[in-house]
Amino acid sequence: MKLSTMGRYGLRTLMDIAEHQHEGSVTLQSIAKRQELSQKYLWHVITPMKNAGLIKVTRGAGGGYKLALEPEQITLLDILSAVEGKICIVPCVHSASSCKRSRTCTAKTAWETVNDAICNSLKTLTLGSLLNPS
Amino acid sequence: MKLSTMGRYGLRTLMDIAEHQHEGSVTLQSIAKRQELSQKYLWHVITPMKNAGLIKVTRGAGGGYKLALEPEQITLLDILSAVEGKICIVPCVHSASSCKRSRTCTAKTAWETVNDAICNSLKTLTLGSLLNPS
DNA sequence: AATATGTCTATTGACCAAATAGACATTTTT
DNA sequence: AAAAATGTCTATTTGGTCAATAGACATATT
Repeated sequence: MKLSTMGRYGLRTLMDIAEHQHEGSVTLQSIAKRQELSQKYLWHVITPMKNAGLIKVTRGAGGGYKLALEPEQITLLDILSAVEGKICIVPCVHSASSCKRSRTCTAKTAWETVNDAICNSLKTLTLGSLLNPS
Repeated sequence: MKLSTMGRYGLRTLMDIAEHQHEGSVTLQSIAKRQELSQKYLWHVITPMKNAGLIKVTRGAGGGYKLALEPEQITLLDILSAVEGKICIVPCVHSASSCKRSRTCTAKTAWETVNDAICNSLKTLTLGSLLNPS
């Protein structure tokens, strides 16, 4: 049960923006430099978070990124859903057709329970809480 | 964040054994047939669970598998740890050397928090509770 | 008008999970 | 004692998917 690099970089990117946006929009280039990622790849990470409404962007010279919400309002579930798609630890949870056994499979309902449990626990963790561990 | 097939098959296998062990040891062949898996592959799933002490085996003719514990005593964390290894959603959680940033990375401590949260939620789910959803 | 910024689609490459194969070991039954 | 049924183990192949790069384009500020 591994996160993809999208998920890993997604959180890092958001933390980076949160830490630097007080001085104005945060540039793709500056994030890439600090986080040691290529700008190209970083763009793939940022775009879905922008589309999900977690980040807002200002274009053109002097532009860059800022958080669209307060850090306390952004949950880890939001972040991971944005960059990795809906949390779905086994395919049958969100697509019954993925397995012909799904009609009768007792394991399926079990996975649904597990999936919900994980989502709930991701929902309790916010960017804000992760930035300032108590 | 996907489970591997090891994890998926692991739970199914354990549920299958739980449901059939009342009539005696459950044969590898019979599990494979019911679950539509090859015996060969199933063996790879079962072995780590046996090594983890979740399953006990009787060898020879008439032999087979039984649960080594009551279903209520087997947590999903036990199962997944057995077949997929320690729960570790990002490499740096259990191996600092996997990333040169780990000394100073603020995201790392965040991932540790997340990882713990997931483990705790897996710990509350037992084979027994999953077999008899309330 | 120039420059700095973000946007998008397509493609490559490498790795790892998934599955198979085949030879072997052990224990019960007759 | 021998046969049959069961589990045990190591090695190998294959295929899909993630990770990363490339290059051309669009937009807004100065």
